[in-house]
Amino acid sequence: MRPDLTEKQQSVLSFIRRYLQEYDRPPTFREVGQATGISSTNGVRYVLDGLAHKGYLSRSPLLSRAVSLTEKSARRPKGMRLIPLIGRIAAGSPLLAEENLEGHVAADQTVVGSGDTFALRVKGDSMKEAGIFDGDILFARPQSMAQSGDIVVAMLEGEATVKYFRPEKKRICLMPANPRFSPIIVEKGKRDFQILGKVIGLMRKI
Amino acid sequence: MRPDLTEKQQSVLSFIRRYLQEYDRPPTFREVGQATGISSTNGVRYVLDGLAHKGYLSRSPLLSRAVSLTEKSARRPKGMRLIPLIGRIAAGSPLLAEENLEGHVAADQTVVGSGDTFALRVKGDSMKEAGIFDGDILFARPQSMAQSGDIVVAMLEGEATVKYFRPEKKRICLMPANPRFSPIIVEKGKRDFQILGKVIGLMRKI
DNA sequence: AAATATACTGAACATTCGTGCAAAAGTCAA
DNA sequence: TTGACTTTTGCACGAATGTTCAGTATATTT
Repeated sequence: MRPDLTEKQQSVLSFIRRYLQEYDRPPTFREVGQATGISSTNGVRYVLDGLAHKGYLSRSPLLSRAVSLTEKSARRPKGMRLIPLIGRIAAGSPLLAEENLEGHVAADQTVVGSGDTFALRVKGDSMKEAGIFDGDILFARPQSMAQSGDIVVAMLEGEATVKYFRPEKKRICLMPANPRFSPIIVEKGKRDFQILGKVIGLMRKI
Repeated sequence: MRPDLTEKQQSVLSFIRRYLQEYDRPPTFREVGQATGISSTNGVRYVLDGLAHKGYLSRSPLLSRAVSLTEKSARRPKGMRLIPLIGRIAAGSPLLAEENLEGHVAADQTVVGSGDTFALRVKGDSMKEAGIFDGDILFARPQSMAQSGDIVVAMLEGEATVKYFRPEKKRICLMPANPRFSPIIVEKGKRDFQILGKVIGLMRKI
């Protein structure tokens, strides 16, 4: 599969990947040695330098745990994207501002496409009948306009909400998908209202 | 944004995140101190222990660079996985057999976890009220048993179906989540019936 | 067969790094 | 102000970690 790597290099590289996955930090020489049956730290150094030379990882001398995978070996299959997950949305601040960011979630490109995307966690059941449940993670395209019928993420008086978008002549209706909730009516240009984006997908852990 | 953190803790946490993002490894005490204006390693230790105590990160004593973000503060996805997408399920053949495979979909590990997982596309609206719509991609854990209340993928006379699993004394009820559909009753050991897996998550393009 | 390259071992060695006090400085309530 | 906390400094210590160098065994080349 990696025909240009020796067996030892293979196993070291694979150990580093597993270790990174598990601990979120690179292993020490001794840990690598113990896991791959190299009894001398210098043996590890030898293999690591070999891998570095072949471009599979990079090292910073004199620093502990300073091996990192390169593009070549960090497998991030294409078709996957990392989408920023927005936490609480601070009113006024730009959507993707540092303080709004809660983390990242991986998503398949068939779901989120290739345009700008952000993710947020759903609170409440107001869109239940649209198949959007409490706790779901929504993917949305940032935009300040929307078409009637779109499911939008909107900012209303400092609160983010997800609803069907139904503009009328003089006002905008934000329709829930749950009979136990009432539509929210916004007089155009009246209340502190803003569309943040249009929902394009979701993901749920059951 | 994190009201229970002091300013110092905030800035240290944020530095650790930036550092992780950039170098793929945690910083040392001295690096943290230098970046956040704490001139003693022991000062850093103090702040770090405070953060650890509040649950924002965890430390392993005696190890270098052994701070890691917890769920609470993590910034990068635990990981992404490629899940095999099952197309038509040929009766009799093993689930993951080559001829059943339609491709792969990317999924966030927070949704699919780390165990064996397969994916399949939903056909029909019989689980609509469980928030599972036509066209959704389901993630499921392969298993031949299930507990009452689980949503299962089951093979019934050569057809795969997704339903709530409700075993009774002498028979098994497969309950839809849509009043327009009727429960499917399977006499135990009678019809050609098999559980393929338990649904653990889903993903939808809107 | 001798020379060379590869893939290590083993044992110091030198930094880097986390730990452990003791003490100072800052904070806040009584 | 006093006293009780909290937060930070400073420094020495020892454990953890990468580096260096001298060898060894094995295979490959010449």
